[in-house]
Amino acid sequence: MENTELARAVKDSKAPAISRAAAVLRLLGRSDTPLGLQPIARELGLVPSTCLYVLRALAAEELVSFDHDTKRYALASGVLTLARGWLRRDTFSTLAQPLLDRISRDYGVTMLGVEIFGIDHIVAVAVSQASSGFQLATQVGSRFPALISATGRCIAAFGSYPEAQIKARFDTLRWDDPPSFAQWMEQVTATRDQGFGLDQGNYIAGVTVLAAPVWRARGKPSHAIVAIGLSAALKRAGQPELQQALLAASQSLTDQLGG
Amino acid sequence: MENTELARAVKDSKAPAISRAAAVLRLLGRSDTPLGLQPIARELGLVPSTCLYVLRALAAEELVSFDHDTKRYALASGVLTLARGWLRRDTFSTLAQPLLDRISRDYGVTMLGVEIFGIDHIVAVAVSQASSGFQLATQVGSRFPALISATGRCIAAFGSYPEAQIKARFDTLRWDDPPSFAQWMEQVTATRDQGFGLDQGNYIAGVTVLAAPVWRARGKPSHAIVAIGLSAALKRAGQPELQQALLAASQSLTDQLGG
DNA sequence: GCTTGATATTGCAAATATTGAATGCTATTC
DNA sequence: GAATAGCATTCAATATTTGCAATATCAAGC
Repeated sequence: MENTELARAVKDSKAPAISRAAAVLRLLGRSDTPLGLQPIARELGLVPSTCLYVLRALAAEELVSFDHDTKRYALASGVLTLARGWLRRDTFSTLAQPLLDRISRDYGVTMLGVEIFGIDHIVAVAVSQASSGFQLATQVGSRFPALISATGRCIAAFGSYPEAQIKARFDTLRWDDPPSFAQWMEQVTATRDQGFGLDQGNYIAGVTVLAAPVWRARGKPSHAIVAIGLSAALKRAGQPELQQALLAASQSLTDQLGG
Repeated sequence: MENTELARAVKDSKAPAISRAAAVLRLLGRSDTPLGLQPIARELGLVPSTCLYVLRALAAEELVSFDHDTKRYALASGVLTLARGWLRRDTFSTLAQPLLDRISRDYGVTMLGVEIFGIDHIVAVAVSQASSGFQLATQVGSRFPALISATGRCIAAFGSYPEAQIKARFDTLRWDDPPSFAQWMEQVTATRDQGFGLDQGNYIAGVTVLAAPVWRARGKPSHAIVAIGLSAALKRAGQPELQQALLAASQSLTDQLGG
C-alpha cells in the first residue's frame, strides 16, 4: 500500500496537507471511476474527516470535481491547466513536437518525446499518434520505468551508470518477451555504436521501438525521442530511413537545446 | 492581486496549505522563468517560511522542481502525470482526438476540443495543430473566456442564459476587432440556425474560427469542437466542406457521448 | 414503515503547522 | 576588502488543523 510511504511523507513534511492532497490527486488519476469519500480515505489510510477537508480544498481550487448527487470525486480539468503551464515553458516539448509530427506522418509510426529522470523513470512529454492502425495507450504524462524498451537501452548505453545498479534495475522490469541480461547488454553496446536503441518485440510482442538520446548538457542524456510501430509494418517500410530521420531529429534537438 | 482571494480561501478552508499550494503551482505555471522563494512569497502574500515549507512539500511530491544552485523553483513534470490521469478517463477528449486530427489534416486548420464551464470559461482538452503555416499558442489546458470567438457565439446561442447576464459578460471581453453587442447578437441568432458559430477576424485579426457544440446531455452544450485557420487560406479552400466536416464530427461526438 | 448498514458530516480536545524574528549565507556595492 | 543588502533557512511560541467520537443522512432490506 501507499499508506506507509504517505505516512512518512506526512510526518517529515511541515505541510502534510499537501502530501495528502497529492496522494488524493494521484489516486483519483489512477481510478477509472469517480470515488466517494470513504474509499479514498480507506485506500490512503486517512481519517475520513481530514480527507473530506482535503477534497473540499481541492474542489475549491478546481483540481477535483464533486458530483453533488452521487457525492463522488474525480479529477477536474484544473490539472490540465497546471500541465499547460509546464508545457508552455518546456523547450524540449515545444521544439520536439513538430519534428515528432513530421516523422509520425512520414513513416506512420507513433512518436514520443520523453524526459529522462535518471535511472528511475521516464515521462512522455510530447506525443504524436500514428494516424492509422493501432492506437497506443500513451498520453502526455505517461510514466515508464527508465530501463524498459528502446529508451532503456539508450539510458544504459549513454548514462554511465555502474553495471551493478543497472542489473538491479533490469531485474525488476516486466517485458512481453524478456531478453536475458547478457543479450540485453550486447544490445546496449550496439546502441552505443549506432547512436540509437532498438527493441524488437521484447517490450510488447509484435511491436518495434526505436529511441535516440537527446542531450541538454554534456553527461547523461536528458531526453529521448521514440518511434513505435508494428514490427510487420516497419519491416516493409524502410526502417533505415526512419533510423536516419530519428537520428537527425535527435541531433537537431541536442543542438537547439544548447548541448 | 490574488492575495485577497487567496487569503479568503485560506481562511475559509480547513486545509489552507492546499490553497497555498495550488496558488504556488498556478503562479509557477504562469511565470516564464523559475522563481526564487521570496518573489513567490511576495506575490502571493505568504510568509516566506510558510512558503518554503509549501515548496518543499511540492518538491517532495515532484510537482515542482528545485534547482540547488540557483535556488529557483519551477513546475515539474509531475503535473503532466496528473493531467494524464484526467485525459485517460475523459471520454470526450479520447473520442474527439482522432476526429480533430483528421479534420486538421484534411483542411490544414488547427483543431481544438474544448470543455465548457458554464458562461465563465472554456478549457482546451484536445488539440491538433495545423501541420503547416502559423502555429497557434494553444496547448491542452489553455483557458479562454466562455463568450469569446466562435465558441462564445455557440454558448450564447445554445446555453439559454438570460440576455442581461450575457451582456454583462460580453462587456468584459477583449477582441482584436470588437463587434458591437447588436452585431454579435445577430451572429448568435445565425449560429442557432446554422448549428455552428463563426468568428471572422473579430477575436484575432486575419484569423477565422468556427465552432460546433457537443452535448453530453440535453440542456446546455458540454463541449465544442473548434477549427482555426487564416482567413485568407480558408477563403480559398472550401469553407463549406469544413463546415460540414465540423458539424458531422460534433454530431458524431454528441451521439457517442450519449446525449 | 421501520430497521440496518453504510456513508457523509460536525464538534471538540490534543497534536502540530504557522508565524515572525533571528541566523547564516551569498552577492553586490563602495 | 569591508560593508551592506538581499536572500534562504532555522527556531520557539501559539493559533490552527487534525483525529476521533458522535451525529446526521441516505439506501436498501425485511
